[in-house]
Amino acid sequence: MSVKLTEGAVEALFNSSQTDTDVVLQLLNMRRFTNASGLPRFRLIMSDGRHYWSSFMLATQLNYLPEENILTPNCVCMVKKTIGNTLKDGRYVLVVLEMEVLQSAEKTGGKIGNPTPYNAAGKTPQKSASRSSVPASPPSAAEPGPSYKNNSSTLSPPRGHEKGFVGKSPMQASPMQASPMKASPMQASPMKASPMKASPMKASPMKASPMQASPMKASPMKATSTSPGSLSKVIPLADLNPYLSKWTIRARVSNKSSIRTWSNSKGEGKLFSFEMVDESGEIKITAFNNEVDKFFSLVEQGKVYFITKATLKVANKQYTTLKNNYEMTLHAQSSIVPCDDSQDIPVVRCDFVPIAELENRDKDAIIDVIGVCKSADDVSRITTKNSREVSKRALNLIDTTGKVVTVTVWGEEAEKFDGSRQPVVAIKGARLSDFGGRSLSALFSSTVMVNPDLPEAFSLRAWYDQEGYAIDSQSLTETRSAGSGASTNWKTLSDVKNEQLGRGEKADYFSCLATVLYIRKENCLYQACPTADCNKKVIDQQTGLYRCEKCNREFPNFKYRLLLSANLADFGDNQWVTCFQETAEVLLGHSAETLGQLRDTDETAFDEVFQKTNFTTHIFRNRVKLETYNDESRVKVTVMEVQPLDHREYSRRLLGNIRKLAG
DNA sequence: CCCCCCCC
Repeated sequence: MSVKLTEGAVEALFNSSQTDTDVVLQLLNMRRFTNASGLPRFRLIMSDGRHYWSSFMLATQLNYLPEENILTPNCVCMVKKTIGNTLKDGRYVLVVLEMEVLQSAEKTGGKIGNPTPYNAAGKTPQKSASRSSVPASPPSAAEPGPSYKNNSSTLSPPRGHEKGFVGKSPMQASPMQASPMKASPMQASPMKASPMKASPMKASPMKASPMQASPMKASPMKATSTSPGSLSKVIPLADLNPYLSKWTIRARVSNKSSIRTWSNSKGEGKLFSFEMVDESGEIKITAFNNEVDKFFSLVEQGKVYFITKATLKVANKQYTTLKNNYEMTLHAQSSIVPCDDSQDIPVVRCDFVPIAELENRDKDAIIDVIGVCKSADDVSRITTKNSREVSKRALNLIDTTGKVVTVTVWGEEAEKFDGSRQPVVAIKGARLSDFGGRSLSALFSSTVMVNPDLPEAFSLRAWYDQEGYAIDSQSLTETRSAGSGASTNWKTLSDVKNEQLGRGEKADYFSCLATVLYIRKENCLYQACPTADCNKKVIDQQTGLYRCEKCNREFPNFKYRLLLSANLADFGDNQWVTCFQETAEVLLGHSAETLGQLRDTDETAFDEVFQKTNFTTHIFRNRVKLETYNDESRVKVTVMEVQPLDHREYSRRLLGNIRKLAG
């Protein structure tokens, strides 16, 4: 007999935290059972010649060994890798992750030695000294069936034994462990859906060393690592597909949305989504309704989780910005378990496009960009076409190509941004626009990172501080008119006609000083769908209900909306313009709701509002565009903003523009 | 099952 069992290996395995074992054991017996998910599992009784122990479980990826009769009782095996795991009911098992049959059962001929049962009771398996602990109820799908209950008395684990995922941490071997979690997005502002990932990056070029710890540099994930409890194989995100029957992923949340509601003809509900990243790739995961309640607070930006049992479907490339053909939807059986041992999982996956290269990319492309924020506009509030108010701020980013691009960030990111110290800004998933030539805009799904802990950021910092700050850069984004992009395109009403504004491919914008001559009262108010963001006119069913065709629903209420037609005049000309809700409310000085009530209850007071508005003078910022209906074209002017004629403010604006012109 | 992604 050429093989020799590793005597004492059973006890050693039980007490060691090593996962790479390379011990020679004999399989005494084996039992097949079916777990809760209906998948076959094999439980093994293994002997080292001195002791045998019956709580070895074969990892599913090795099921072919018994299924193809390679692994049969009495054969001798090299057990190369194991992992300790505590089942839901408290029993401790060793999962065999890698093994090789050294000698067949026939050749071995029978049981080797006279092994006695190994009594694990009262002993503490050292495998629990793991860096990844998981909660008491891991996503177990693979606890053994009742057929093993008879064994459990000898296997009852010691009290206080923590469930452990004993994995090799590749970072452990790395000398460049410079606390990568310092720059973790989640520590910057955990409350935000798409946080500014600030890290304390000082402007020292010395930090630009390529040896700087980067989570991206972590060595590849061990494909054989096993998730807690479920014992299903950890699959790299890039390898996930809908045809895998069972899988676990282990990945970091790189972006998390807030909770959003929807209401349309198919129904209504709420959802949130998040993006996860591992060494291999990334994926988007969405939770609806019940799963929102269940998982929203558990899933934290920057943290690592095991996830099992979710639906994989083909990603709609129209909407996704991630590099994965699939996306995931959580369902009632899905489980998400935090993983504490997470240093080997990257923080974010970026494929930065050099700024100069943006000139050659298509409009609407979703790209990742990184640059030093050379300058930034002040934050400002704008009202969208959909009558939402939002903050915005334009940042001018430069990289080593010497080109500058303007990128607009929104909402809280715009408000909180501090560009005073020329931070490095990286944006994952920005949309390329052709506005002003080439410019970028952050999306809801974008990740904006300020001074991220990425090697690209460190080298950019060094480049900018040493030479970049002084170079004669060129911007891909034309700033309108001479001077700054914020300057106002002042026109008189006759200029608008003489210069044929709005007749180009895109709309033109201009500001004018004008006086209201007349406002049409008729049809200035309509009854609109009460759903937020749906401003569709409702049909009065005369039953006390109002029907919205867009939402395909009836409501007991409606909201009033304004749509004003006004005639404006300046010293040389006049012009009919349209004011929607917000601009109309500013112009009339009352809310649509108030005006609606007034019209229904006090017509004289209603008329008075309009009388008072006539002959008032304001600064109007307008959009002008040629529109064609049934072969008939006319220039349509829409008021975007009504500013009161405050001479102080007016002077201040002019002065500001002059100063900017002067540099 | 969402898919809004804004402004000039």
